[in-house]
Amino acid sequence: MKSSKAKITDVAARAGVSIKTVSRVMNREANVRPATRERVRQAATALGYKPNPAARGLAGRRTFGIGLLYENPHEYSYTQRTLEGVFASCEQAGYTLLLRPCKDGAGEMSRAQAARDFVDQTRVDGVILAAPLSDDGGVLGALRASDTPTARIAPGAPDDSCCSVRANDRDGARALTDHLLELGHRRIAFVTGDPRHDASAQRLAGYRLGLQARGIAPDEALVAQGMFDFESGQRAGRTLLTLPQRPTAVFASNDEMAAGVVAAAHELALAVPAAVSVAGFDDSPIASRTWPALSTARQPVFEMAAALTRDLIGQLTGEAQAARHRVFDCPLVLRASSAAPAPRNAER
Amino acid sequence: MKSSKAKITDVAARAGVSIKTVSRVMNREANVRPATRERVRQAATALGYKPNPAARGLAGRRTFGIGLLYENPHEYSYTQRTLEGVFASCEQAGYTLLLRPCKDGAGEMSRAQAARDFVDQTRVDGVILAAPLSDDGGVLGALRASDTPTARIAPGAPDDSCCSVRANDRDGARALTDHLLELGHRRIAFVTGDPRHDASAQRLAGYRLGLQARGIAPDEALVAQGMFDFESGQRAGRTLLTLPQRPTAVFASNDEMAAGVVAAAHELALAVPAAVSVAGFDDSPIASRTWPALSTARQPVFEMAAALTRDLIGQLTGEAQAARHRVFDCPLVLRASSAAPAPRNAER
DNA sequence: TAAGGTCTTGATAACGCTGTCATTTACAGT
DNA sequence: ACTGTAAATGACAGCGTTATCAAGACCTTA
Repeated sequence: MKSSKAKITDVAARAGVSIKTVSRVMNREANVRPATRERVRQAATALGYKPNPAARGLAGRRTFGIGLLYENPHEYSYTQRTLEGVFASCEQAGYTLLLRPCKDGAGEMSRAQAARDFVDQTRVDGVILAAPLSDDGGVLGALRASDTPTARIAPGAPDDSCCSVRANDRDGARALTDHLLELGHRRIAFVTGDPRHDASAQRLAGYRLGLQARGIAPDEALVAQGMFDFESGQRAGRTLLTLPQRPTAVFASNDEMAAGVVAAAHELALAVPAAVSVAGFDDSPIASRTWPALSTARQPVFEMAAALTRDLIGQLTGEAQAARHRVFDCPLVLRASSAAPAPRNAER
Repeated sequence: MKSSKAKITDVAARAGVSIKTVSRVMNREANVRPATRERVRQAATALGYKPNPAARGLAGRRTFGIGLLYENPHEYSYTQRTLEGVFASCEQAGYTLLLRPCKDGAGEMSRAQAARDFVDQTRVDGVILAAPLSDDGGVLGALRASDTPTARIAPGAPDDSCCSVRANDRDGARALTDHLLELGHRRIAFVTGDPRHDASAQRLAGYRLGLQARGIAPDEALVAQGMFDFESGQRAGRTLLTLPQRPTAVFASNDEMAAGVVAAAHELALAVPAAVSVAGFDDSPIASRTWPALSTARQPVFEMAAALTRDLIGQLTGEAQAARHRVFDCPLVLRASSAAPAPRNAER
């Protein structure tokens, strides 16, 4: 038997007040005498009362639901950690987390449609968009049209109608490039990420800045296109490591691709880091599972997602006025995949 | 402006019927004349009508929500793929997916409490329990107490009140063991998984069965305890590979640990598979990212989760009568990490 | 003591849908 | 055409909250 749930009238009766007062207490509204508040609270506890979310949603026009929209990921851990961060903040604020993965094969039309369907179907109070959805015009438009408060992860152009959070990709990439330069590398290749992610451009910019600061002329042959996934990293690695003038280091713009580069090096019997150094980005789980483990820049995904969610909820409850844009630093995590270039490589 | 959503009365007016008839059409109930049904459907489409889930939940006592409860995973991809499978079936049936990660540090009390809070707060129509929650007495009890239909992933003892799905872990492990035996290995070590997962015991049993079938005496020194995560696999690998009588093959009960074993082999300068073969289980992404890539048994996680969710929804809607228990086979995926033992090892 | 606030509280009407049950319509059988 | 049964439809009462607005309680201040 479904334990007959207590309802607001039961609590009201037990506390000797009207249901409206119970409602006020449950919603932490002002202007309830402390003694009354306490009495209601005790009655609620004694009865194990939990407000019915459906009734709340119907009467109050808010569902206490937050939706997370993401594309099927190149890398599972990123999504999963994001999700944990979002969940943590939702739980703390009493919100429920609803999920909407979008197949990434689909076109912009269908992504926008998915967003529309999602908000229509769930009536969530707010939506969080993971990259690259956070830069998807169709999705953004659909959400704006339905007047759904939105928060964006790693958007290209933060706009003041949405909260956003991002990593300082440029500086992180710059620091990693500097690290390789300081080790003595001069021919440093780069593997770019999925161009739909703004982070890709930022990381490339950081790499270029680092080289430029040392007066090293950019060599476009050393920049290979990747898509943030292992296979594309492996392919790029094969290309770069069989170049006539082989680079002494490869900096891939995420760990997944860096793992691909390491695999390519293994295929070509090039020892890492003796023959070639490799660096990644994110500090995702795979970074510590390759052999050798990857030097990388840690992206605090959980914290970013949690902070963004707090900001969004703040906006929902009217506590926050303006949209907030946070930027998180990416500290270096140096492991075994990077070392000084071998003399014979340096001599060439 | 929030586009003033159409409601059931609008559709009813436009179609020239009562709201009850609209309700019937939207819920695919019987006894509506085809012509009427069509008229209502067109009116609904024209108005872009989507039933308000809160109102539906309030009046009909069903939320069309399915909850997924899981512990923080050893391996992100498993959770993520599960989630995708669950989502796929939910979407198809018009259900919404709600998430509830449970911190795994917490005790049984708090897991049960989390389950209770979750169903109280969300009033989902049904809950899916990922392993090892699917064997957690407290959680199961809480769900039963609240009379919430439940479905279990990889439970130890399937019970006829809940649908369940599982991989044929024993046979998969047996097949992998046979594979190693056929290559000529005789000293095959095993790394067990988290004992809270029933799959751990099953895989161990499969391994033992394989050895036994060849008349190989079990050697308990060759069985190391792991916890399904990389570090425990690496630790077990170090132990096993420094044994006086080193095994020629190590079978870890999941890929994550197998990757740890590979890392341990690298540390000890033991070539894989020349000096030692390694096998994993699951065919998770990491299996194809280690060097060399792992021989493993593919667990069709997405399909399992999707099928289980369909079964649960079938039960919810009363289409299915009895709880269904599905078992999925795990086909071998042979890659480079396993090969015949080197003669010098065989001679010893 | 009365007036004029401010703080507390409650009565009651929504919110948009489904369930119940009565009513109307359709159609078969005589 | 007439009755009986089954199919189709509708009227209306909730479902458990929040919102609105009015009323009561309690202070201050003059």
